Amino acid sequence: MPSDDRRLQARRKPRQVRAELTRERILTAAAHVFAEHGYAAGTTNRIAERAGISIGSLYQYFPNKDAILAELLVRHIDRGRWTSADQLDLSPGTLEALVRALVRDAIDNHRDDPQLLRIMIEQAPVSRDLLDTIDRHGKMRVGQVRDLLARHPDVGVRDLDTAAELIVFTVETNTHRAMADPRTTGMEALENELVAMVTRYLRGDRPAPGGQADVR
Amino acid sequence: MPSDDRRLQARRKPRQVRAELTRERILTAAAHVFAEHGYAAGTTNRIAERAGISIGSLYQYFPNKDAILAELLVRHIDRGRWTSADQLDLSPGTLEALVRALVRDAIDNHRDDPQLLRIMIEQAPVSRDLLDTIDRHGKMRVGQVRDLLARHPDVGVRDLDTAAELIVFTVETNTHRAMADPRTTGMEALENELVAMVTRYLRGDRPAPGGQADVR
DNA sequence: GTCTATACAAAGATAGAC
DNA sequence: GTCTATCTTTGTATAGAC
Repeated sequence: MPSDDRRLQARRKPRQVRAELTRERILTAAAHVFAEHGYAAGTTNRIAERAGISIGSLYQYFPNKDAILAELLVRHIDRGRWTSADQLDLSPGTLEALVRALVRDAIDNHRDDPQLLRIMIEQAPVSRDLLDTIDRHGKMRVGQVRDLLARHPDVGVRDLDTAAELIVFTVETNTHRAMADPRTTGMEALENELVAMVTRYLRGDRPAPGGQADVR
Repeated sequence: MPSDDRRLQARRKPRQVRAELTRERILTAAAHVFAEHGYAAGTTNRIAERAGISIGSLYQYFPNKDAILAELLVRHIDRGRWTSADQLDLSPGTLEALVRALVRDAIDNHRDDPQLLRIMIEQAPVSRDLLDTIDRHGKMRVGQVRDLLARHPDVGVRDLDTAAELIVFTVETNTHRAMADPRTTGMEALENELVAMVTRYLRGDRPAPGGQADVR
């Protein structure tokens, strides 16, 4: 018995950490495979292959394919909290600076899979529960922006709710498009135009506050 | 023989029209099924069921599932030619009027399936050929808008190419979002905000031309 | 022309050896 | 813990009766 214990001890692999590592590799592989092939064509076999393990091993870490996507989604949501939310709140700079921060934030958040996942939930069987979570998260972001707009003195639009939705969606989706487009060389051009569009929109019909009129 | 002919004549069903009608029903059903379930989960069985025919009959009208999507796509492209392209070109009204026409056009074109199809091609095995056609079509629309912008005196942005892409995509995608959102009651709010955003963007940093400065 | 029944293929998931 | 081999399910597509 004691000898048995010792053998077990000696042979024991670092279960927790190594298992966790394998889980990560599977998730990373899945993210890439889903991104490349879509959810349906992103088969578990392909995921296992890319992760460098067998299909059998994969199923030791996840009960089924949907669970992999679900995990991917919740992580994305958790990670997606606004890195700059507080920062933005505290810096009462120009309206343009605020907008630029929003755009930059969107670009940054798109580094490791943007709304690729948003597209995915349209074709994947996501649980009602998870869908609600995603929805809540989206609404939260819109709400944050709405509040930001409400507080800024230079904002001149009336319908803040519609404006916030419009802005969040437009910035996010345009960022995604540009990143997905192989022709895109740099993000500067888009960032500038996006900032310009949103800023001028938010200022309202009035010219720049305090600006000297450039009548021609 | 003559009697045979008469019987055939008497029994002859209106093949052309009826067959064409069935084809339409299949396509309509497919559009709805794809929209609801996505391409992968939008099975031929479901399509047949929704069309009110059997799976066997479906395959008498289309050689395979992909062909159904392909037909759907080409029709969308054909139908999608700008109804108002000439009209827009000929009416040198205000910039806002031009933008509003663009937005209205997008809304109208979204009645019977917008870029639901665009999303679909990301998960469906579309032929390279068809993909190119779609791409050409998109570029054409962007080019049209670019030219329209170039000609209008009130447009004050420098990077017309980026601006045209940004506008076309933003208008199209926001329209789609609003229509897909069950909370949406009417399209007026979005239309107005969209028009406001794009118009102010296009005017550039200058105040409205000839406008008296509203300095506060 | 339309149906039912079924062949065939592909992908998800499991069993059991090592 | 990981693998290979295999079962099961599901969806596309066809065959043949009516």
